[in-house]
Parts: sequence; C-alpha cells; structure tokens
Amino acid sequence: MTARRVPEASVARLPLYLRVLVDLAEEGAQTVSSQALAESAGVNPAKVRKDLSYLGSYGTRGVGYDVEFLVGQISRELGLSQEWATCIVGLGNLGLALAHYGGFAERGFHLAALLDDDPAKVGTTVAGVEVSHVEETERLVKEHDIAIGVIAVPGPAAQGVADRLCDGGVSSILNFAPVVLQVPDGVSLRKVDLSVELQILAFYEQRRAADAVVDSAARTGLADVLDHAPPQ
Amino acid sequence: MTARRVPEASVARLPLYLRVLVDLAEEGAQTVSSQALAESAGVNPAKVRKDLSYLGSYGTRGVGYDVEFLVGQISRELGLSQEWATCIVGLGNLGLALAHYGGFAERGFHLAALLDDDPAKVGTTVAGVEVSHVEETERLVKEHDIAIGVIAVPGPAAQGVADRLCDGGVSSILNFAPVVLQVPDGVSLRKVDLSVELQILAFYEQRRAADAVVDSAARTGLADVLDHAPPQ
DNA sequence: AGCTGTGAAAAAGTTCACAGCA
DNA sequence: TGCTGTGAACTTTTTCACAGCT
Repeated sequence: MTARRVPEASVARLPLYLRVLVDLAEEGAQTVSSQALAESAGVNPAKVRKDLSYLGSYGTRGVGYDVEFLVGQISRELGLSQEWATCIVGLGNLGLALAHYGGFAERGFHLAALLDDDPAKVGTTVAGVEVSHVEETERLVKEHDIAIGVIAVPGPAAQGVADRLCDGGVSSILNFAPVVLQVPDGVSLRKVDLSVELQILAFYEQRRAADAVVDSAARTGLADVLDHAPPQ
Repeated sequence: MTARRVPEASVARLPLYLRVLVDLAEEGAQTVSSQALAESAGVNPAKVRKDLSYLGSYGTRGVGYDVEFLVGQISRELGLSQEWATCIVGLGNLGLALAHYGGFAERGFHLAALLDDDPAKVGTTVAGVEVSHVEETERLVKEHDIAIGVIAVPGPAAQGVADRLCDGGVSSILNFAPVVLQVPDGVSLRKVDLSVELQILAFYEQRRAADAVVDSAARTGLADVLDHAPPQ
C-alpha cells in the first residue's frame, strides 16, 4: 500500500539514506537492516522504518531491505530518475565551489546556466558551461526550462536575483546569501547560511560552558548562588 | 523571569532575528513589534513572541521590543559576546569561500588556523592567516584553544579530519563534506550539504508535477484512474 | 529467531486567543 | 488602544513496543 504525503521531516532524511545505500551497494551489500542503516545515517532504527514505510512496504521481515531495490525506490520518490535543469547565479568562490562540486551533476542535476554580473567573468567557461550576464537570467531560465536556481551572490544582490529567477519561471530556489528572501507562492525556497550555523554552534558551546560552571558549583554546594548567574 | 533551556527550534531562529534586528538598528529603528520582526524574518508573530519569551520578558506591552536591547540579549544568549576561535580544514573553492566570507569574522568568530594537505598551499597566506599542514591540526587546535572546526574537504577525507579535530579538543564541528560523521559524545555536529538540499527541492518539484497531473485529471473526471499512477 | 510495519504513547513544536499591562 | 506574554489547543515528529511475516 503506497502511502501518499511523506512528512517533511522524513523527506529531509531520504537523501541521507540514499547516500548510505549507494555506498552499501558499491561495497556489494545485498540487504540491509533498519538497525544497520540507522547506524550509518546516525539516526534511530524506528525512525528509519517509519520513514521507509511512507514509501511503501519494501522490506522483508526477518531479513531487511534489498539495497538495490531501495536505492531505486528512494531515487524515484525523490524525483532523481529524471533530469533537473539548474543554474547558479554568482561565481565568487562559493559559486565556483558549487559549480565544480561533483555531487551536483551526479544525481540528475544538470547545470544548464551560470550567471554573474562581472563583465570579466561573462563569456568565460566554468565547469564546461559558458558564463552569461545576470541580465540574461529570465531568458535562460525559460529557454532551458530551469527548475532550480541556486543563489550564490552577496546578500544585497540576492533578492533581485530571486526575482529574476522567479520571473523566468523556476519553481525552487536554494539560497546561500545571508538574507531572508521573499518569493511568490508555489516556489520552494531553502536556505543555507554559514553564519547562522556558526551561531547555533556557539549557543551550544556557551550552554556547555554554563552547565559546567553550574555542575561544579553543585558539587561544591554553590548551586543556588550560581543558578541565575550569567554564563562563563 | 529568565527561562532556562531554550528549545532547539527556537535557537535555530535566534540568529535570524538577530540579523533582522541589526539591520533595523542600522536603519535607526528604536523599537520593533513581533509583527514587524516576524514579517522580516518570514515567520509567524506568535512564534517570534514565544521564541523571545524563552530569553526573558524583554518586550513592552503596547510598544514592542527595544531593538538595541534585544540585539544585546540575543547576542549574549547565542554566546556572541565572546570570541570563538575557529579553523577551516580544506582550502578548495569552498574552503576559500568560507575563509573570505565576511560574516565569519563579523560576530566574534575568529579564524585561528587554516589547514590543507596540499604542500603547494601550506605556507601561503589566505585571508590573513598562514596555511598549515593538516597534520598540524591537533597541535593548532590545542594551541589556539579552537572551539569550532569547519570541515571543507572532500567526502573521503572528512572522517579523518573530524577525528583530528576532536582529538585536538574542539567541541563543535560544522561539516560541509557529503558524509555522515561519527564524533564523540559532547561534540556538537552540524552539517551543510548541497546535494541533500537539491534532492529535497527535487522531491517537492516532482510532487508538484504529480499534483498537477492529478488536479487536471480531477477536472476531467479521471482522478480515480490516475490517483496511484506514477508521477509525471 | 530475526526484523519489519505500525498503532499508540510521548515529546516537541506551532498556532490560537486572550488576559494584562503600558 | 496596542502589543506582549503565555496557557491551552492543535499539529508534527519521535520513540516505544509488539504483532505478524519469513
């Protein structure tokens, strides 16, 4: 029985499982248990089973899941059995890193266009693709039927680029610029933000430090005094 | 009343609020309502109020939040009032992009070391920091008391780098390599993965496409037939 | 005996809606 | 009047625990 509507949290883990499974297949594994898959993916086995159950009943009780079959099912579910045309706007170090990134071409993501506003870069070839001027964005998105646009420009330029991508007709945007973008309904937006990630880590760093102080205070009977003291 | 234990989901939004607030402060705004803050951050106003209430009762009824004060409180809560020593391992395009990224130095994150395994890169200076050989990782982490390590090496090298960082004594790792890392308890780990993000977007792209087919089928009375048809 | 698939319980996160203060 | 702070309702996600195949 194929269940429709995979929960968002599960969707976000499917690519992870897929990566582990591909590795297992390369190592020649025939089957894998939810336990083993969970270990490699760094999650709980029950979660793996639940997640996979949303795709269908693809396991065999007492045995596990057929690795190759599961790779196929997850790929299909993620829409990786078809080609997606993508483009990258902004060819600074980050844009270059993304353009050269192997995993890009790897799973059905085809780099159809590269865009930058620097005349010195326009016309050059990066990763086998000629760089166009950012003003060509709408035209190229339409022309190549680009579904996913990747934004790797500085913050202040990002909203303008997003507008161009949406006008052109992309339906997904992956944003690396450190700003909150507004996009029309119906366009998926995901964000990757280095400085947000660092700040989240800093929070837990500091919490650990604070806890350590409270802990040692507790051991020496000073817990009450320090309970509301500022961290560090 | 200062509430302890800010929920994880709230922590992840604090850096976002902080960014918006810093912008507002630069524009000269004195106060901001949860409504306005929510709009700029792209979330629901009730969520903003809940999130901020975990830090304390810093708002004024009928008025809103004092922008400057809130910047201070969130910064303190995120541990940004102190300096965090960081290092980047791997100076390919991605590592270079990260090293040059402004937001890095911006909020108390200090680049204490850069590491690479390419002898041609060792000894050069990037972003004002001399590049050391990756074998120096443990020593440099100890020496500079580095708390946060950023991994920007190819997948196969990542676990080895993570081990070095942990041996050296970092307590947080930000991983850009497309692999699941194993780290000791007590080390925070966050992951940024381009190909995972693209795959998540592809899922929703495909779902939209499938829904469109079903919708048009529904309009023409074919819903039952197509309900379980393969997408596209 | 082993491992999946899944109801049911628990936990976490979100949103509502309104009392309460400025 | 206007906007915060927060219980309470609701939704989503995670985890448990075990029935049911192989």
